[in-house]
Amino acid sequence: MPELPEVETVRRGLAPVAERAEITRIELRRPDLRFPFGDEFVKKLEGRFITGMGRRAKYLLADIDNGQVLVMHLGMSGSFRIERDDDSTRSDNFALPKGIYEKHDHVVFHLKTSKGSTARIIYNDPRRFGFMTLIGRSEISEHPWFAEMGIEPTGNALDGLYLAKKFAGRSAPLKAALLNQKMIAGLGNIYVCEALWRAGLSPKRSAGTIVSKSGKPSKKCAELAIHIRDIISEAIEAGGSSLRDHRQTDGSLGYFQHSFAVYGHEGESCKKSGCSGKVHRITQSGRSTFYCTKCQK
DNA sequence: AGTGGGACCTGTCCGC
DNA sequence: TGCGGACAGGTCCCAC
Repeated sequence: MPELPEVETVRRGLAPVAERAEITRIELRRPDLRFPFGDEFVKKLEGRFITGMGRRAKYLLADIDNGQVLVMHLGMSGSFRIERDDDSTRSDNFALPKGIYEKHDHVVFHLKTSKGSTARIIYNDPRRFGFMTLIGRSEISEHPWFAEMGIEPTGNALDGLYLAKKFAGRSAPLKAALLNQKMIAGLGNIYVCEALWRAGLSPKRSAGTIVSKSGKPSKKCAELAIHIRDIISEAIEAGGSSLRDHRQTDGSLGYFQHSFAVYGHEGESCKKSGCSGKVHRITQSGRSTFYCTKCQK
C-alpha cells in the first residue's frame, strides 16, 4: 500500500486506538520481517504506553513512554488492521473472531485502550519487506534512515527553489530523482508518475535540465513543486490509494486510485485536455513508469 | 559522488 | 489445469 499518503492514512487510522493505549502483550508470529525483531523488542514494549502516533516520510513512528520510538515501515505489502472488542461497526467480511489470524499476520499488538476496552492492532505483510524496530527518541535524527532524508512533500518548504537546489547538476532522470528519498521523502512510484504527468515533464528528462542556467528556480521547478504538493494532499484527502485490495485499518478502501491519470493506464488516451497522445509504459531502474510521450517533454 | 542494476520475498495474473 | 515468466506501492548494497 504504502507511499506517503497511504502511510498517513494508516497513521490516522491507528491513532484513535493506539494513542494513550497500554501495550499489554505482543505476539511475534515469526522471528523477523525484513530484519529480526531482536531479543529486546517485546520486553521493551510490553507494559508500556503509546503516547502518540507520528509519521516521517513512509515511516510510522509510535512514541513510547520509555523514551523510545517504535519505528515501522510497511515495505511494499504491509498493512495494519484493528480489531476492537467493543466495536460493532466493522464490515462483516473484514472482522474475524478474536484470536483467529490470517496468513501473513506477523505481529499482534494487544492493547488496553485509553477508554478501558481491549483491542488488537495486527500487522500483515506477505512480502515481508516491512520492518519494525525501537530507536531512542533522541537518536532518531542521526539514524541512517532519517539523517539524510529530504523534506516532506506536504508543506511550504517544497518549492521551486528547493527543487532547483536539489536538481542542479543532476544527470539522473526526473523519475529517479523524485524517487530519491534524500531529495523529497515520501514519494513513490505512483505519485511520481502522476506528478510528472501533471507538470508536463518527461520522466526520462535529466533532473538538472529543469533548473535554469543561472541556478535560479525555473518556472518548471516551481510548477513541479506545486503539482507534487497537490497530488500528495489530494491523495491523503482521499484516504490514499487502494491497489490489489489493500485496505485501511478499518477495512475500508482509499479511493485515490480512481484519480490516476497515467499509472496503470498503459495504452489509453492521455487525459490532458487538448492532448492526443497515448499513455506509454517504460521501465526505469527496474520499475514501471507511465507517461504520455506527447505532452510530457 | 552519483548512478544503475540486482537482491530481498510472496502472490497474482497472463500466455502458452 | 499446469507451468513459467513478468510484475507489484520500497529500500539497501554493490559495482562502475
